[in-house]
Amino acid sequence: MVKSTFHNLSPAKRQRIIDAAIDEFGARSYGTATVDRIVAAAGISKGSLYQYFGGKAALYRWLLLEYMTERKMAAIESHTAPQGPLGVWETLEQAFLAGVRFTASEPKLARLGARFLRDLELEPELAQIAQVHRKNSHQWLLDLLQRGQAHGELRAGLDLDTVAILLAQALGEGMLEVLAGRCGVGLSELLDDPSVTNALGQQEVLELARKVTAIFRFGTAPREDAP
Amino acid sequence: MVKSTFHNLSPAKRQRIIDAAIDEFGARSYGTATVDRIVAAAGISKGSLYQYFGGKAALYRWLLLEYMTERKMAAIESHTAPQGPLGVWETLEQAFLAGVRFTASEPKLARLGARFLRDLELEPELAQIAQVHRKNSHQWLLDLLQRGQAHGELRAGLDLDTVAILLAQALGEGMLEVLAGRCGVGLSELLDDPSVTNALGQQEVLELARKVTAIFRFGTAPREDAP
Amino acid sequence: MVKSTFHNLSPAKRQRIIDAAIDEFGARSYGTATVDRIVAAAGISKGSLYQYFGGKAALYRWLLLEYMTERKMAAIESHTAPQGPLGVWETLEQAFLAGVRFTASEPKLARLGARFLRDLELEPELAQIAQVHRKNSHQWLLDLLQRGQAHGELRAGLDLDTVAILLAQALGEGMLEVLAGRCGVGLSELLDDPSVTNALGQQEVLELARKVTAIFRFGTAPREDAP
Amino acid sequence: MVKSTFHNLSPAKRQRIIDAAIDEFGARSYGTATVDRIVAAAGISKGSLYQYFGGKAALYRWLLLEYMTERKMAAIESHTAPQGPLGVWETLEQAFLAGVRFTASEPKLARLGARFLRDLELEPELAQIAQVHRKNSHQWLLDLLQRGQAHGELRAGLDLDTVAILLAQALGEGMLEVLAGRCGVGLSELLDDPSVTNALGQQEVLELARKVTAIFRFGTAPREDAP
DNA sequence: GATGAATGAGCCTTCATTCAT
DNA sequence: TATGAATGAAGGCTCATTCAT
Repeated sequence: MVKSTFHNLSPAKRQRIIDAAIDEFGARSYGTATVDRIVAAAGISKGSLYQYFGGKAALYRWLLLEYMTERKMAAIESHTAPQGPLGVWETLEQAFLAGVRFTASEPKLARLGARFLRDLELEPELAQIAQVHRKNSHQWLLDLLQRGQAHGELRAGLDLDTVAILLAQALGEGMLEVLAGRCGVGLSELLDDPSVTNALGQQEVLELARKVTAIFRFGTAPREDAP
Repeated sequence: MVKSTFHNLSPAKRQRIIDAAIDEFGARSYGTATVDRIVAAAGISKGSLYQYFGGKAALYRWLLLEYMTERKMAAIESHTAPQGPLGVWETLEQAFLAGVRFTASEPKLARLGARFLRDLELEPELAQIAQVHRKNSHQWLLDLLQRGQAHGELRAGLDLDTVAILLAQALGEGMLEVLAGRCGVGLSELLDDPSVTNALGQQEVLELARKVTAIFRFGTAPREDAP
Repeated sequence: MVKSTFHNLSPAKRQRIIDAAIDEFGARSYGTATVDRIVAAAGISKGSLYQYFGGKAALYRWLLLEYMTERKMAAIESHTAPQGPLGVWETLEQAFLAGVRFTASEPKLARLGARFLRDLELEPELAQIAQVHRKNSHQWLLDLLQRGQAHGELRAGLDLDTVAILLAQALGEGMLEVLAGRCGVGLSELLDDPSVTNALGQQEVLELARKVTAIFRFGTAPREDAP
Repeated sequence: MVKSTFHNLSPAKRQRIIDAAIDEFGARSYGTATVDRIVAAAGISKGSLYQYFGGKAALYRWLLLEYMTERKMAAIESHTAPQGPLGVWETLEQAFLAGVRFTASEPKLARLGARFLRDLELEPELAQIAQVHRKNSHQWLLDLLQRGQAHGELRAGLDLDTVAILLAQALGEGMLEVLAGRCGVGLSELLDDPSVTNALGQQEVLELARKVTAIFRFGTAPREDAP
């Protein structure tokens, strides 16, 4: 659905389109967003967009399923902590950290991602995509937690499905709100003025990530008194 | 904006309209939902809906700000919350429990409520309501946590704002997903066939609530090794 | 189209309906006026209005073709100047005077009347009525002017059709504006607060009428230098 | 509110739209006129009209505040108004003459203009424009008359406000009716078949203008017997 | 006779998509 | 390839009229 013409575009122009789409889909639900605003912000003609993408839905799909994934990976890998096999909590900490970094470096895209599943699920046109995506995320977390339980990092008897669900939420939109709170602004302000996130130092971000993981780590650790 | 004519309707008809609205607003974002579909599902004419409500926004507001609150209260009160002043965790457990009960008894409405703030925030027309609502919820949790910290139930040094944010999410949409997982179905199936939730016994629901609270309780409890 | 039920109403109720209709049709064009506002202002139910009149158009017709004519006649006759056959200018002065009196005593109705022909003409549904009414008015003036010309009150060679047209306008809406100007208020204020017209004394009104007639009298009088 | 797209249209198409709008707004009050009828008559799609104008109100405004003014100016200037400073009556005669010419060349537009203020006044959306326009017209006439009075062209003691009001009416819609009468047709016929007005020669039109001005000139001239 | 809920045609406006230039 | 005018299907809402109570 992404046409080859889009990839032939000059990087500058391609980026203008991507930015415009992120802004629009980030500020409005899929159904409320309009391609008119996107092309206006991107400074291209309406006809052109339809030469790059099959339509509104195709642009949305590409943005979230391909572009965002790619950027997220890039953000994560650019801060690789490559050493050997990590324990559950180190892995999760890295994931949280990557999430925070991604949020800090591309807050608009991150916010869009946070609304991703919900939007997909709500727009019948895009509903099926949501299921797969959600299932994959859940399964990844579940596997991690199960390995951790096997290694004794999590106490036995825990309902890992429940833990995975809560973790997914915290990793998703929760991270955004925490970050906004840490910067002393609301969610809206954070997205309108991403510069505030740059004020956070490397160290602060790490602490922030640990705050969130700590709660889950301690919350799921083996205990003598726990069920 | 809700007109008296709506309250004069026969209970059956009124409920048909409420159900239709919950289904539509639950299945689509506010901007994408249409009153055409609502009236079609309710089996009334378009003109009639406008005799009951001032418009689409008024219906949405009433559904969430009045009807849902009322139903939530009813769901909570129908399960007596008895004795004296509770500790932080008992209070939260009650709140979670109430949330689960409400979710179990009216899953569609609960899901709509979980999307409430996000929708409000996205629709400029309804934006201001969101701020107040979100602030109130956050403050209630924050006060509770602060009292708990003062009593030694939570360890010192915790960033209570962060904890409150994570709790709010778990109390909100997280609850829905956990419930769906517990019933062994997906979110969509849960909403399409609410009867499955009735299979859950009183005891099971209590356990479910404890599972969720336990993670946060242990995760925030005083520890010798914690920062 | 006026149903007998309307005449059986108590005078008070009947008048409430009439006043409400005058207000609404006076403040808005026929197409923009709504029966909802009329029944609300009259304090009756919508169904009732349809038991008194065939519909919106029937009410409008009755109000203008029957009620207003009747009231105008009443206003004129209540100030009868009954003596013998009058000259053109005395007759016109009486007519102007009657117009001013009617305007002063029932400004809203007068304003409605001023919009009458235009509205009728503009609403296809009512168009045919306009022609007849306009023709009758024009003919009455024309006859008067012709008699005057025969008696030497108007100079020969005048295009009486043209004079009649200008006079009709002055008698109509022009009178309203002059009256408003005389009271030191705008047209809108005059209609919103009819009490201001009561400040005008009998003598002042007469002078006002003469001001208007004088221009036409002198303007059409025989002249040695006129064509 | 007029978009540039409208000016880029082919003259023929643009004119079709203008004609359709003049017909519709000329045949119905602003509130009763519909854009559906306009686009149908113009042979364009509904969406297209909204690419040319911001909406119904914008089209109406443009038509009356810009297009009509421009056409009026063109009609006036195409008949050179030559030499030095004119007296009151020469000025008014020119104004009347210009009015007649405009009416003769574009009767539908002229008729629409005659209804202009009234419509504006009735539609709250457009109300404020009316006040200014009306005030300006009145003031222009008043200044002219005051200068004339100072030069002895009008008798002292005249209420110039009243005269200005009557003149404004004659210049406005009165002109239309006089013209129709002169052509031996009704107002409706004149609008349905504008070709009849072309039968009037230059000389006839001048005479027509003089007929109207004459009444006011003689009607307001200094007199020994006048008050 | 009085009421007011119910109806549905019709209004203005928006927007994704197409297509001729 | 780029453009932007053209389209028409909805969407939210209004309102004259009907009709069961």
